[in-house]
Amino acid sequence: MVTLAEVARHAGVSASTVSYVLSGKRPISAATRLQVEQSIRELGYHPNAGARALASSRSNIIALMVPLRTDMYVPVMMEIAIAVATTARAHGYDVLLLTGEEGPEAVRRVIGSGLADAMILMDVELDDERLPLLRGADQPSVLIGLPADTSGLTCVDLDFRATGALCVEHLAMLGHRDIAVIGEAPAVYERHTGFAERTVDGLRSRARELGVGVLHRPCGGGYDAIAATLTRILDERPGTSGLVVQNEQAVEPLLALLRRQGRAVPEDVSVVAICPEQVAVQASVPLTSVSIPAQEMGRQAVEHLVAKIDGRGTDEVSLIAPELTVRASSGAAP
Amino acid sequence: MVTLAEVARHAGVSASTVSYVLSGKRPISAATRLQVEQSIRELGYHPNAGARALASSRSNIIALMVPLRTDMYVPVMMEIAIAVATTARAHGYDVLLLTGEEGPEAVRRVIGSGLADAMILMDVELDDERLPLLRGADQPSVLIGLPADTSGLTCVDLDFRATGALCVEHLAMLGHRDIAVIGEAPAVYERHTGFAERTVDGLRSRARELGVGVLHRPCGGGYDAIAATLTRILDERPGTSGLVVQNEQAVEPLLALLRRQGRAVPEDVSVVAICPEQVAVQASVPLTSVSIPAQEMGRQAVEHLVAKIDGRGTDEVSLIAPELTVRASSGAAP
DNA sequence: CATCCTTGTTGAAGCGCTTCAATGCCCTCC
DNA sequence: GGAGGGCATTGAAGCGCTTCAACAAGGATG
Repeated sequence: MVTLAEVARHAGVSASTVSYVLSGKRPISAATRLQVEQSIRELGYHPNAGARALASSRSNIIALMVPLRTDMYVPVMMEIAIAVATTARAHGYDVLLLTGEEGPEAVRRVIGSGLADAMILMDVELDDERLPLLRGADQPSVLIGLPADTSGLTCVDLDFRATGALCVEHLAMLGHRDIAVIGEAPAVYERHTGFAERTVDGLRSRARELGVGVLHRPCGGGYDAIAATLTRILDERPGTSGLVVQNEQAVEPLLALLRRQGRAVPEDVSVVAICPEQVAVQASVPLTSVSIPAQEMGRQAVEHLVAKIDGRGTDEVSLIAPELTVRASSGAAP
Repeated sequence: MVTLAEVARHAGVSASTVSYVLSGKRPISAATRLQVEQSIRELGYHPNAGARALASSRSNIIALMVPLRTDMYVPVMMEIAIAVATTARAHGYDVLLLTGEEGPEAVRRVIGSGLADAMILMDVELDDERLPLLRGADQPSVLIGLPADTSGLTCVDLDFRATGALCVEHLAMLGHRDIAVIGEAPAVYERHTGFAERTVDGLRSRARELGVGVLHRPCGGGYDAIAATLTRILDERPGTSGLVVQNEQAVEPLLALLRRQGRAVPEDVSVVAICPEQVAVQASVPLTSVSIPAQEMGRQAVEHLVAKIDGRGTDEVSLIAPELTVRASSGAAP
């Protein structure tokens, strides 16, 4: 294994010079730098991560805590994770993957051991037990998602309240007076993950302003559950002509069920989805949707984090504005 | 920040004693151990990862390289990644998330810097350019997936050849004489990821033995693509009564299309899927399927890797035997 | 011409841990 | 009663890097 000392000897300079060439923290003459770089290449030198971390007390690693459960929004999570990894690399950081399994203990371990310089938490609950640790730590962190109390925290999320509002507005503009929301599984609401409630909140309050009626029904992932939900909705409010779906898994079954019942989309029923773009585009009827900007969320989280590590950056909540794309699934009310 | 030396002072022992209590590499009297453990707790000590890595030249980190593209099998990837993280933690390792983006360079970087003790590679191509590096490295590695030449490598994968065979057998036993395979997107075959080809191979050769006709069609993810594929299949071979689907995204649209055409599943057409269990269970018709054992693959990969790190373990290919679960989508040929 | 910067380079002191060789101690055994 | 052996503990030497203070060698300045 090649060490910095060997590179120094090979280049005929001192170890510190090599170090400064690598870090750029001191001016080095062009000649020396080129010589050192050449030696590095010739010897195939890679700085030792452990030694570097020890000496500089910076690991150049960002920890990413993903939820353990894989019952929901998996592709979104994955896309965020990949965006985080990619953006982090662009800033010279690697990403350590932590699962929610260990819970707060993982936060303590990572902060205590200096394994990572900072952390990103996904799938934060409204009253997450990891939050006090983060507030107390002098290690920067960013949440993807919004807890109840964001004081002293940096958060990135899609503005779900605005998303809900946007969906109603679109449907209202098309003349729909009664709409229904097919939501996430009941467990998601019970868990108080926040985003689901916020969507409905935004939707309801805008609907009230616009004089639109709203029926909200959580809904599990299975085909039968979706069928039952849809039946109930149409029984209770036969006049429902607009559907907002916030449940990836329900999208395709829902369209199949409507087709089966002889309800045409969008002639009889308009459907607006809140889901990853790919799902909306590839659905059997291309869906008018607000897409979940997974990449953007991952990227922003890292940018904020890096800013905080570098001493720039402040505690703030960054809500990403939703964008509604009109596709084939929404039209004028019958 | 609490250091080992402070713990030692607090406990009234030497630094090495504390170290040995932590690592268990030397016998320590019960009294001393308890005293040290108490001090550790009282002071809230966490060993510094960098220092530990430097001194022991072991980082206790496993690198996991996931594919950058998110066009396929994302939930499976995620499940594997989580299984890897969970299993790794159980062995005292953390997981570093690398994207395929950097390609071979990432392998070089991680191996060279001692950032990780070992690596797991997902989504290996038949002739992957990272393989020579792995063969040459003295760092252990495990592949999830099977390249063309497995010499000197350790691999874990579902036995896709057997999977293909199993699907035909099931359909043949039910009396189907003409079956069609709806495969992954054409790009997957062009990329030579291996598993898709192997499935078809196994399927074809068993079909030949059983005197069953096979038509294989790659198929993109969109609804239209699936509709086109299905139409073509039924035009070319109207007698087709069994379908094997190896394409998560095609499952639900396919069922919807069959329904629309008035073909009942399983009375008119039997469908066997190769997909994650959740997809099979939650489909509009619960699907007879061979499930992709994502968790098991992740777990086994880590177990192999840990064995190799500890000097046990050998280079070998572990193929996981497929299991076919009969659900509602397959029945006797018409 | 002496003084003070500036620029480029270096030596040496750690960073916090692991681990080897060495030490002391008590117990057993002849 | 002394030699030998096992057990528990320790001191000290690094692991490979960063970084601080110090120092040469010019160049500009008064």
